[in-house]
Amino acid sequence: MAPSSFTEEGGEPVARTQPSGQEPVPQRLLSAATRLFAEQGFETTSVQQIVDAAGVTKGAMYHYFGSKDDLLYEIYARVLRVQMSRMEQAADSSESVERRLRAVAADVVVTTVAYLEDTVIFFRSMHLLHADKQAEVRAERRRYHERVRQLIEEGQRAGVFRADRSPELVVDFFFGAVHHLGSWYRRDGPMSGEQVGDQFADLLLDALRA
Amino acid sequence: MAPSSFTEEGGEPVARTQPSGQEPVPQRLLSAATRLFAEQGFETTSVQQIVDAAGVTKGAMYHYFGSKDDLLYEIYARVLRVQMSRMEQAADSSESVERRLRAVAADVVVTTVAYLEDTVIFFRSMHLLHADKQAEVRAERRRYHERVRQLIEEGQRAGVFRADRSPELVVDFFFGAVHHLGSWYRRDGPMSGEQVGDQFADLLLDALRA
Amino acid sequence: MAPSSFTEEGGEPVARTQPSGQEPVPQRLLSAATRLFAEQGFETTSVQQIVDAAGVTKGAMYHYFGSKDDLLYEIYARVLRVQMSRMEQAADSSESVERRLRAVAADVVVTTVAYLEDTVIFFRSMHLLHADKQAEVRAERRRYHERVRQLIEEGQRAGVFRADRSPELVVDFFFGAVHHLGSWYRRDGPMSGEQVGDQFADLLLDALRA
Amino acid sequence: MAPSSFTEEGGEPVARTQPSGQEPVPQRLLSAATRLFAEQGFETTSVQQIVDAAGVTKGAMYHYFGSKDDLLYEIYARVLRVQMSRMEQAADSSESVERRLRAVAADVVVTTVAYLEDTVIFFRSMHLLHADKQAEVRAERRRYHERVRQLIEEGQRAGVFRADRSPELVVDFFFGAVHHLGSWYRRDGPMSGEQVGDQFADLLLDALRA
DNA sequence: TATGAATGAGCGTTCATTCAT
DNA sequence: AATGAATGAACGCTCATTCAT
Repeated sequence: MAPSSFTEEGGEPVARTQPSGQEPVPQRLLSAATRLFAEQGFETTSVQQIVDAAGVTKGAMYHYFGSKDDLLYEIYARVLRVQMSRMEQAADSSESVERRLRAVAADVVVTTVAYLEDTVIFFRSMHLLHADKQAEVRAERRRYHERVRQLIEEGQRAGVFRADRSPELVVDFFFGAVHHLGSWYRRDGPMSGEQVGDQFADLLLDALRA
Repeated sequence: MAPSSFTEEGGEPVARTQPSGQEPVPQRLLSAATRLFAEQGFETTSVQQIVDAAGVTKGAMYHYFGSKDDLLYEIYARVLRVQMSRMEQAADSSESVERRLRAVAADVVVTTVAYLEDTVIFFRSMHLLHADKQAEVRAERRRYHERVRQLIEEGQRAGVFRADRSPELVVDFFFGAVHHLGSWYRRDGPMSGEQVGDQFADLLLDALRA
Repeated sequence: MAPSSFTEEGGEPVARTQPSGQEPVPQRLLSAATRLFAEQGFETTSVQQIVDAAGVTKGAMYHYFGSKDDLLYEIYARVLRVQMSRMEQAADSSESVERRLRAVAADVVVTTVAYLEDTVIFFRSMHLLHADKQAEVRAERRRYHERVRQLIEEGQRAGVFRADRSPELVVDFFFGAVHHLGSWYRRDGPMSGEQVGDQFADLLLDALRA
Repeated sequence: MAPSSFTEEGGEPVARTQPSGQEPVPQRLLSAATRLFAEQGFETTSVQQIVDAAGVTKGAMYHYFGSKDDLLYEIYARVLRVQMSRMEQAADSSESVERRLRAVAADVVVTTVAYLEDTVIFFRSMHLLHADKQAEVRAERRRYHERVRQLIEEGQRAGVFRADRSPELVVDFFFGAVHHLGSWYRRDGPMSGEQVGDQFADLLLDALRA
């Protein structure tokens, strides 16, 4: 019922009824929700707070989103789409497997930092999603992990990575570290996302190198 | 109003008013809360559900705990105390710094797996605690990280670990991975907590070795 | 604002803007509303459901009908007009009073069965109409009862019907039974509307016969 | 979850926390709901109106009743219990079958008039009950009709009633008339419930007599 | 120690209706 | 003649907490 995507990741911006300079209502709602969910948590944020922050009424929100849950789902779906497409580009490039894994590892840190609020919300609140949407999100995450695991296996077969590491476990180890960035990384701290990405990639590669 | 600890981590079992064979009410409440919070989330679990699961009434719960929040805090405090004390024992032993860090790394995985529900609750719900209790919990976590960081610095000074790694970052990296165990580790899966601890320790040490 | 009648009970079909084969919008709305109100009840049916079922939009509905209430009123008015005109024809014929009452009684059962959904809606939901429209509908019903009562009185004066029956009460008794058809009669059951009409007329006449 | 009966149809009144003279909360809620549902309809009456009329808060209502639906169900169940037990007493007495049917017919009119509000609510709003509760209520009604039909069949076998009447249809006919009392009978009108019962019983018996 | 009736504020959601286009 | 985004008020319901007993 609710459109599956409101974020215009490409495609021409379409003129709506809003004067230019004003973002369309669905995007405003999504931004407000993202900020509030990250600050206060999903359950502690009321729909009233969201619509107030977005400058619309509840009715308008329910015109675009089927439920408060939908807002949460859309936040997940948005960051998932971005990370998936960037990862696939890096993983499928013509570089050496070592460089490709490094690129993937560094990039996922960069995008996680870029979408830090979304990530925080993600891991705190996914369990609050309705079961079916939760399953969709998990499936997409699994595809992501799978692709990275294949990269490690490829490196092991090529003799570039140690063969005595469980690729599955390494993936869980590394993404665990990445997914927890939200609990310590600060944008106003000493390191940029790129710098952290570099270091995390080093740590991963050192642990894998034959 | 509510006592700060009900868990008897050692010390002789004391006879209470309860007939032997029945756990005392506060522990029953804490167990029920832990299970339900892990299964359904903190906000989604009602006080009524908790007292039903513990076989008592609301009045009894409010006799022992000041609020629903207190239950959450007590769950955190309990696992924090256990992990802190075990870590200090390993970190202060007379082994080589490399062996001490390895032991700490492996052990935190083992206890995290042993208290997996608590860990899941911790990272999902800490933001829902009242600010002051949240600060207490964070401070304790920080002390924990601090001690591990010192271990790494000690190894770097001794030339056992590479000096070009940021100890802070490595700690965040490693504990990120550990804290995320709850999102993939299954007790009925193929690996024991000890096995995962071993592998995680390997990965950490490989990334640190000079 | 909304015309008082859209049903063309006789008169030549007039070409509208709709392509032939497609019923005009107001009729489509009325049919959809009748079906949905009977299935789910008036308050439980949303305007959105009605316009979806009719294949139009809300704007179109509010163009033809002033309110959701109007739809309900129009449904009543339609069946009232039909029953009134058929009853008057039978009541004013040149037959004996006994045959005329019998014809009226049997016919009201037949039309009630033919418009069973409308009857169901009528008795469930009339109290939800605005007071003034409700008064109009009640007044029309009263005129109907009145005419039938006159028939009974005519029979009593003629000595065909027992004089010790209250005509008013007999009318209420009989129409009570008729109006309740909706709660047990099934179109796919063993009896046709005509058969039920016959039997009901028998029961009425037996109770009246001198 | 909600107790199945709050009405004390017999049994000693139990002292509660309420000072004598004040009805207990569940009864007050049921009375208020009955009055308001009959006046305004079920869907048009808000829970807030009910609790205001009963002088309690929403929380109190939901302490005793699982839902607004439950209130409706309890109203039905109450009148159903009364009518069923009175009918069985009359139907199982040692009188002649004719007198027994007459007693049943007259009595159901009397109780319907005594519980006129409940009856009005019943036939207007039953379709709004949840499916399973609706089924329970229908089943009970069916048992009631069944018993009365047996009485008619008994009379037919005994040769007291005409054998060419369908007992099923006669039951539907008569109870239709009874169930519609709510749409015309007025307590402040010229006839008592007993008088109407007498006349209705006459009409039924006349139509059945061999 | 413990009960459980009662509170009261707040929640997510619905929906008939309006109106600029 | 028709669209559909947006409103705004109300709704049924939940729940942590209190308190007389």
